[in-house]
Amino acid sequence: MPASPTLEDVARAAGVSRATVSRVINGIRNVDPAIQETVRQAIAATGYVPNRAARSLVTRRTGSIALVVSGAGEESEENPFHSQVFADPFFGRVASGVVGFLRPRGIHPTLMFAETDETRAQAIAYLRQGNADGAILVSTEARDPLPRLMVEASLPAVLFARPPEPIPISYVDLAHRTGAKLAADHLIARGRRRVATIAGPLDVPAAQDRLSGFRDAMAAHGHPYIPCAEGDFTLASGEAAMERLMAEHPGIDGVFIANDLMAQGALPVLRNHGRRVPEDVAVVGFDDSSAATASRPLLTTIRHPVEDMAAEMTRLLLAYVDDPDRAVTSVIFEPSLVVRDSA
Amino acid sequence: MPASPTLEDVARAAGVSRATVSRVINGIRNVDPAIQETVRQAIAATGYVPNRAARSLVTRRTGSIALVVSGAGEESEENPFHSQVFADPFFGRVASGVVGFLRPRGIHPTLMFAETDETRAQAIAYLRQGNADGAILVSTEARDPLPRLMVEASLPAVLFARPPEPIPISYVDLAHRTGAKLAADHLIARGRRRVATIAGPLDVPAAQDRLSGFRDAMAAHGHPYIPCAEGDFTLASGEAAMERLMAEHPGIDGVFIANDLMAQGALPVLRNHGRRVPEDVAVVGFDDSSAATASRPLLTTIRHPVEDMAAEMTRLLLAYVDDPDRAVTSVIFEPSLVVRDSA
DNA sequence: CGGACGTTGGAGAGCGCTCTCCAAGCATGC
DNA sequence: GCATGCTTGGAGAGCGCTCTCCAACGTCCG
Repeated sequence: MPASPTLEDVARAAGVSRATVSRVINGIRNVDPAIQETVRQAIAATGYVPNRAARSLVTRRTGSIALVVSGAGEESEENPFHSQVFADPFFGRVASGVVGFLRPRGIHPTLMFAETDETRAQAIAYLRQGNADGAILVSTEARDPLPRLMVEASLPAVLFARPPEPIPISYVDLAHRTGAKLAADHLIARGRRRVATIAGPLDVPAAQDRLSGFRDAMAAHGHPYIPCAEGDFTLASGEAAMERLMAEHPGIDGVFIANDLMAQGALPVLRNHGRRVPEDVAVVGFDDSSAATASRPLLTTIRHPVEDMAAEMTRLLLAYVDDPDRAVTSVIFEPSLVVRDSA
Repeated sequence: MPASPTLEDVARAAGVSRATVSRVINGIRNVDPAIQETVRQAIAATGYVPNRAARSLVTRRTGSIALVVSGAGEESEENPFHSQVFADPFFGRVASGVVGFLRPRGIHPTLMFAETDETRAQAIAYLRQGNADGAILVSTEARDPLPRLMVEASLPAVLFARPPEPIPISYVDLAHRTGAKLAADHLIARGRRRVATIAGPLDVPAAQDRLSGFRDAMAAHGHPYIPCAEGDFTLASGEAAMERLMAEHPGIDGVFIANDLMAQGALPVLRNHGRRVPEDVAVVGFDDSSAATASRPLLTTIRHPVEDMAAEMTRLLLAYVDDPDRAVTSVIFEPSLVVRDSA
C-alpha cells in the first residue's frame, strides 16, 4: 500500500492549516466558502482518505457496531455453532434488517459469535477495546448470560426478544400471543374443530407465548383441549412432531405450527399420510420466513416482521451510542395473518 | 463508559515504564520473568484492555478483515440486495467458513455489501481508511468490477470463484466440470438413458462449466443430445424450468440440476406430474447445501465444500496481509458425489 | 582487572487526527 | 474614535500506543 496522503498534505496543497481542512471535512463551524472549495479540490487532488484509527483515537468513537450472535454452544467439530446459525433463515433476516438500516449511514457491522464463557469474555473484551460502539444482540438460547455481561460492562446494546429475567437493557420483540390468536381465529373461521399444535422449545419465551396464546384463543372458541407436540424450531423436528401427532391424533383437521421451518418439515409428512393440505388438514405456520414460500402448498402463516424489528434495534442502538444516558426502552411489534394456500 | 485504564496506568501500578508493559503484552524481546509477572498482575488489577485505535494508528494494521458481497444490484425498495443474498444458503456457508477460520484467531469480519458503482467506491474508501487489512470477495454476478478495483487500489483480497477475465488476484474455486461428470456417471450407472438438465444462469462461469461438463460427460457415454432448461439458481426458477422440461420432454428418466435450491423447487413439480423420484425420474443436484437435506426425498448431489473453500480463502488472505508481496495463487477444490435418495 | 559484548529497561518521538484555545480582522454602537 | 462582540483561521496539545534509540548493568575472556 503506497503511503496515504494525510491531513497535513491536504493542508499544504490547499495553503491552509490542518485545522481548517478538518473543519471542512467534518462540516463544523463556518469556513469561508471560497476556502472550502479550495480544500475540497485539494482533497480530490491528493486522493485523501481520513485515517479511521487516528480519528477514533481522539473521538473515542469507532463509527461501527457489532452484530453478536450468542447461543447455546452445543457445538461440535463438524457442525460448529455458526454453521447452525447461518442455516436458519431467521438470522439472515436479522442481518438483512441491520444492514438495511446501517448501509445508508455508511456503517458496516462486525459479525461476532459467542457461545461459550470464553468466547463471551472475548466478545466483551473486543468491544471494550473500542472495536465497535455498541452491539446488536441475538440470543439463540433463553438464558444467555451475555446481555447481563453487556449491561455490567456498560456497553450500549439492544436485544432481540425479551430476556427471561428482567435486566435493564433495551429490546425489541413481537406480540407472540397476538400472533397465535390470529392463527387460532383463522383456523376456526376455516371451520376447523379438531386442531392440534406443534410448539417450539418451551424454554424459550417466544415458544411459550405462541403455545399459551394459541391455547387461550382456542379455549375462548370453546376448545379447551389442544394436543401439542414439541419441536425445536428445526425442519427435522417439525417432521418428527408431525409424525407423533398423526400417530396419536389421526383425526385432526388443522394444525398450528410455531415456526415455518417446522411446518415445512410437517407438510410432506401429512402428504405421506394421505392428507391433502388444506382440504383435509389446514396448516398455519409462524414467521413468514423464506420457508413459507419454499413450501408446497404455500404456507398460510403469521407475519413476524424480523427485518423491521432488526432495523428498529439498530436505530435504538445508534440513539444509545449518541446518548448513553438514554432511558432503556422496549418496542413490541404487532404480527399479522398472511393467508396463502395451506389454510 | 468509565475511563479505561491506559498503558500508563498499568506501568505506574507495576512500577515500570510504558515500554516494558507494551513488551510484555506483545511478547517481544526478553523481559525478566519476575517483572513480567508483576506486569501481568498489574494488568489484571487495573482491568486494562489495549486500545485498538491507538495500536493500529502506529502499526498501520487493524487486525480485522472485511467480507464483501458484491453483486448485480437489481435491488428494489421492498427486496434489497442484501435480503436476496441472505436468503441463499450459499452465502451462509461462505460466512460460516470464514468465521470458522477467523474465530480461533480472535478476529471478527466486517460485513459489507456493494452492488452499485457508488457503494463499490464506498467499500474501497472504507478499506483504504484502514477499517480492515484486506477483503474476502464474493461476487454474485459474473462481471463484477470490484475485484479489479481492489487490485488497482492494491488492497489485499481473495476471490470466491475464478473471475471471467484474468486479473492478478488470488481465488479459490471448484472443479465444476468434474462435479458435472460425477453426476453424469451416476445417472448412467443408475441406468438412466433419457436425461435432461436444468442449468444455472449462463453468464456465470460456474453455471457454464456445470452445463458443458455434464454435456461432455454424457456425450462420452453416447448421449450427445441433452435437453436443457435454464434457471437462475433460485427455487422458483427451478420449479419453472422443471415445468418446461416436463412439457417438452415428458419421457425423461433423469435430470441433473445445477444447484440444490432449484432441485428443491423441481421435486414437487415432478410429483405433481405423477412421477416418482427416484423410481420414474432420478434427480441429481449440486452443492450439497441445506436445500439437499430439506428436500423430500433427500437429494443425491455433488458436494461443493464451500465452507472449506471459504476457510482457505481466509487463510490466503491472512498470508497476503502478512506479506503483501506474496505471489498470486489459486486453489481448486475437488467435488465428490453424495448419494442420498433422489438418484 | 579492564574492555568487549549481550541483556534488559527507560525515554521519547511520533502515528494522523480533533478540538480548544487564541489572535486577527472586521462590523457595530455609543 | 474606541470599546465591544462576532466571525474566521492557526497553533498546538494531546488521544494511547509502538518502537527505535540509548543507558545501565552484568558477564566473560584475555
